[in-house]
Amino acid sequence: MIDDSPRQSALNAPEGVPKAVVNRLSLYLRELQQLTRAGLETTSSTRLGELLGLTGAQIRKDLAYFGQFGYPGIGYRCHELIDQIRNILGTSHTWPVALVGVGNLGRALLRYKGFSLRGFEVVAVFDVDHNVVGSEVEGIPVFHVDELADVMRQRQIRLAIVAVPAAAAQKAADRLVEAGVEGILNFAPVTLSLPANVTTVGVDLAIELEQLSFAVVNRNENA
Amino acid sequence: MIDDSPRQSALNAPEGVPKAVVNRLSLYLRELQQLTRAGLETTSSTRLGELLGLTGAQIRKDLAYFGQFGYPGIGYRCHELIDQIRNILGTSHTWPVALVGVGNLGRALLRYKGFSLRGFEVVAVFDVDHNVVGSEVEGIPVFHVDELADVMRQRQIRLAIVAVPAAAAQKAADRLVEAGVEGILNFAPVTLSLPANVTTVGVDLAIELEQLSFAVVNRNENA
DNA sequence: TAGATTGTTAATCGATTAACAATC
DNA sequence: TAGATTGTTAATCGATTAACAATC
Repeated sequence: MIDDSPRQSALNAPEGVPKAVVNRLSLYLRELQQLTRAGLETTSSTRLGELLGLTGAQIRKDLAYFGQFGYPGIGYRCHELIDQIRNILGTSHTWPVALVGVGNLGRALLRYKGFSLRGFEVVAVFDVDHNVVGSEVEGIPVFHVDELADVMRQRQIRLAIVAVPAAAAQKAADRLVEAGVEGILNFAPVTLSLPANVTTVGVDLAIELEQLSFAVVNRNENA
Repeated sequence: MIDDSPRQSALNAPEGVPKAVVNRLSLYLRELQQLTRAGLETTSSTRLGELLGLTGAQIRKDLAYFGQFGYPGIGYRCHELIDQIRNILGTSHTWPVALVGVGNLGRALLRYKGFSLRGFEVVAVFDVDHNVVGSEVEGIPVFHVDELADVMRQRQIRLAIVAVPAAAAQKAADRLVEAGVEGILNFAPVTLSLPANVTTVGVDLAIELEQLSFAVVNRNENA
C-alpha cells in the first residue's frame, strides 16, 4: 500500500524566495505535466534535473523553500507535486485575464489554447479602435478601454496582458492601474513606470534574440 | 570641444560574463534608444538606473565587463554607448533569421516591425502545410521544412525562431540542428533537447503569467 | 576651482553545490 | 536488508552594493 496522505501544504511562500527559484518552479511544473502525459507516476530530482539541464540538488533545494513534497527512496509523485506547485504559484484556480490590444500579437494570444491548462483564461479584450470595440474576437467580447474599470470589477480581473504598440503601452498601463490591476504581462518593448503595488513581467522579443546573438557570437571564445 | 575619439572597442566578450549581465545590457540598449529618440545626447549611470529600477553601480559594473565607455564627470554619450552595446551583443549588422511555423503566433511575429531596428530580419519561413508552402506571408517566402538546409546555407541563416505547436517543436528543432542552426528562439512550451553547440532561448507565455500570479498572491506576505 | 561622474576595489550579500544522515 | 532518494547543512561560488580615488 502506498501512503497517500498529503504532504505539508504550502499556500504561503516564505519571505525572500529568489525570483530564479519561482521561475524554475514553472519549469518543473511544465516538465512534470509532460511526464504525466507520458504515463509516469513518479520521478526523482535527478531525473527531472537531467531533463531540464539542472542538478538534482538544486531542484530539492528549490522545493525546500516551500515544504516537503518528496518521499525518500522513492522520489516525487508527479500528480501530487504538480498540485503542490500549482498551489505555490497560485494557479490552482483559473485566473480571469484582461487583454489590452487586439493587433496581430493580441489576436495570436487569443487564439493560443495553451493558457487554460496552466490556469489562465482571457475573458475580456480592450482596445481603442471603434472598428473592433463591441465585437467579439475568438468569442471574447471587445470593450473600449474606457470600460476597463467597470469590466475588471465586474469580472474580478486582477491580471492583464498589454499587447499594444510601444508608444501606447504606458498609457494602457496607466489605465489598468487606475482600474486596480495587480499584475501586468507587458509585450511592448518599453519599461513601464508603475506603482510599487503593481507587478510587471516584460517579454521583449528583440531582447530574446539579442541574448541569442550574444551567445552565438561568443560561443567559441568562452569554450 | 568635445573629445570625439572612440572608446576602447569590445568585440570579444571576456569569459564568464553572467547571463543576467547580458540581459541587462539589452535593457540598457532599449532605454538608450528611447532616450536618443527623446533628443538626449548624454546620460549617467544613475539616471539610467532610475529609469530601469537599478543602481548606477550595477550598470557601471556591468559595462566594466566589456570596457570603458563613459566619461568621468559627464556620463555616457548615448549614441556611442548604443553602438558599443550593439557591438557587444553582436547586433551591429542585421542577422537574417528563419521562422519555423506560420500559425497565429508565426504570422504575428512576421507582422511585427520592431525586429529590424534591433538587428534582426526574418528572411525565410518554413512550414509543413502544403497550403502555405510556396506562397508568401508578409512578403516573405514560405518553404517546406525539407528545404531548411538548402535555404539556410544559401541565405547564411544562423538563427531561427520556432513557433510551432508543442508536439512538433522537438522535431522542428532537430531539423534546424541538422541544417546547422546555431541559435533557436523557442516559443513552444517544451524543453528542447539540443546539442551543446546550439544555443536556445525559450519564451513560454504561461510561465510568464505564472510568475505574475506568484508575485500577486505573495505580495502582502512579503511586504 | 567646484561639482559631477566614472571605473574599480573591497565588503556584503545571496545562490548553488556537495555531502550525508534520515528515511522509505 | 540493500538500494535509492529525500531534505538539510556547511562549503563554495558568484553577484551586487558601497565607497572612493581618478578624471573631466
